[in-house]
Amino acid sequence: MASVRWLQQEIVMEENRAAAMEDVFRRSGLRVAADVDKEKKAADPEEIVVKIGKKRLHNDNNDTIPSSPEQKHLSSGKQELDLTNAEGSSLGPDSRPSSSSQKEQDDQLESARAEMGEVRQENQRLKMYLDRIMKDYQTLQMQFINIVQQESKKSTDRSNDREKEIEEPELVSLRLGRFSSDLKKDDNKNKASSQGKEDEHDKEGLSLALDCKFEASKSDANESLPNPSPAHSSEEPKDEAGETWPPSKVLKTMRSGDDEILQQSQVKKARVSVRARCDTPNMNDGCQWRKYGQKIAKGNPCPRAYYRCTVAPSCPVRKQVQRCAEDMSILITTYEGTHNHPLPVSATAMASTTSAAASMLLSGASSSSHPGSSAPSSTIAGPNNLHGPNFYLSDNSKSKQYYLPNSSLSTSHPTITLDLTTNTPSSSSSHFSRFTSNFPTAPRYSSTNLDFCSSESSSNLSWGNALLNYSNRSTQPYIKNQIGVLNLGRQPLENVYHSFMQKNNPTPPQQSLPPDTIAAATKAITADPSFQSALAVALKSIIGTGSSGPGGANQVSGENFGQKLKWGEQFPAASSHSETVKGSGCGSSYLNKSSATNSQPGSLIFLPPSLPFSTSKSASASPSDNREHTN
DNA sequence: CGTGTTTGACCAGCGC
DNA sequence: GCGCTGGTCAAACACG
Repeated sequence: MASVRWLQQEIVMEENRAAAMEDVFRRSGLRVAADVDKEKKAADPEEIVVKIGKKRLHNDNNDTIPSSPEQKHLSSGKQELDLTNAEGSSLGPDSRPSSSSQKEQDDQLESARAEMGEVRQENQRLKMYLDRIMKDYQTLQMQFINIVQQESKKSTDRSNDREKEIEEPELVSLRLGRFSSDLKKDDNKNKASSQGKEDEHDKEGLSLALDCKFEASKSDANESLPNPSPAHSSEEPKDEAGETWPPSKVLKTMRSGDDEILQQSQVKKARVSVRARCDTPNMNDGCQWRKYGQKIAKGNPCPRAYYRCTVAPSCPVRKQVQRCAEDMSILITTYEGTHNHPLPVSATAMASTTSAAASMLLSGASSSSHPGSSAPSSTIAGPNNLHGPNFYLSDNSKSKQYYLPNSSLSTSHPTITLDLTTNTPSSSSSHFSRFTSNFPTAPRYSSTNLDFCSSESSSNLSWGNALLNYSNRSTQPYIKNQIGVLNLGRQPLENVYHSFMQKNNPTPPQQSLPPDTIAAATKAITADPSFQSALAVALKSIIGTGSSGPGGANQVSGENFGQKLKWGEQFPAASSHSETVKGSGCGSSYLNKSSATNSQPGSLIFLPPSLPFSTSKSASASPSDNREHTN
């Protein structure tokens, strides 16, 4: 989270400032309180020695620096004045020179006293400044701790509430890109223990990363976000171990047998697939990609291109780009991995959005860990008109209408699909038929179709609601993993549910959702006191990750977030010069799909190029450029 | 010449 | 074990 990250930076800055101050004190010969404490000079910790003269005659302390002729060693306790000159006569504290120039010495004494007073005042001033810095540091530290604790508490509360309601042994968390390495995908044995670990990790900070880091390092809370990057979010460059998609070879060469690694590899395989209408060969997501392979996948005549992120040499993020077999105008981009490097502003949009989606997916995966269940798959259908916060938990058993590259993938790749293609007129009914299953075998999961499509509602927080809805599933145990509809829009929930149930008669009994459950879910959603907080967390997770500095494109507040979406509505047909998705730290990034070549102008929401998050990327990808040189 | 793409080969996982 | 498929590698090639 950006706030946490900011606090961390502030703390580091304060530390640096304090260290610098101390260093200044030391160099100037002034002894700071810290030094006094360290050296345990309790006997006379504030001794003051004022040396005026070229030669130091009274060496009371090793800390004094003899080289400086005007060195002042200040203290408030015993005061010694060394007023000797170059002759080098040593004078005791009480000694008085018996020279004839008594008056001159008196003058020197007076001046020395005056200077001593000034230095003392300066010392006091510096001490106060140091104290203030230390207080600021402590305050920031406390704020940081509080924020982290609040985040962890929210997550814990949700999990606890859910556990009270059901006995379903699973973990649910709203972690945004940060997943405990201890989190076992389908292991329901270690619920309690994992819960505790999860809390620990939550305290470490949140990040918007596409998926987990290998090691949940306790010390540094990484940003995300950004990251968004996927994540991009401004995913902070973490350790190389944070590689999220190591090749199978690498995985094998890695310390095999390590349970934790295996678990991590499971989690790391989360993917975010983005379906968007794009006539250009590639979508510009702000990152730099290098193509390393191309394959003809089964079931799709269009070749699948493999790209890896080249922003950082060690970046594990990869993506697959493939045209939809049924609709060539639909470009399916699948992201995997977490950027381990700072992302450009234009890239944080996709990163943060995909990371949020991945977080949703992974949180859902952890929350629905039925024994023997396969990897989850979710679809977020983003309509051309993002007016409707309607979210559908659809049945994955439905036949797929579109080809998805992941449909034949291993179930170890939980995939969430962001469907940003054109919505069919009967949106609510088409959602279910459009859903694509990732469970060729025994899907005990019911995949989630978070559908932004709506023909009537006009919410501006579709994406946020989507995340919220998904997140809220953690508090709605009866809904998650079950077929049903969560409609946060205008459509009555029950109606959608019944409509869906009629369309999904062959639904397995275990996935059926009783109507009373729907009502309870609706009531719980509206009455849940954590609802707002969950919304705030979700929005913050999306918005706050793309920290791009002052005026950054992604450092927006929730209001801005809403306003951005409003802008998107206000410029539904604004023709953008770029051909691909433009970066946005919030969920609007995918709404910001532009296309001068888009044959369906009404299918997407266009944002004016002047939008702060609509960075016009020019580094690559001309519309006719086949290279995936997207920046 | 450096960078990125192309493309065939190779490997691993999975199902039969 | 074999075949299929997804995913990756790396040499060859193209481009600026």
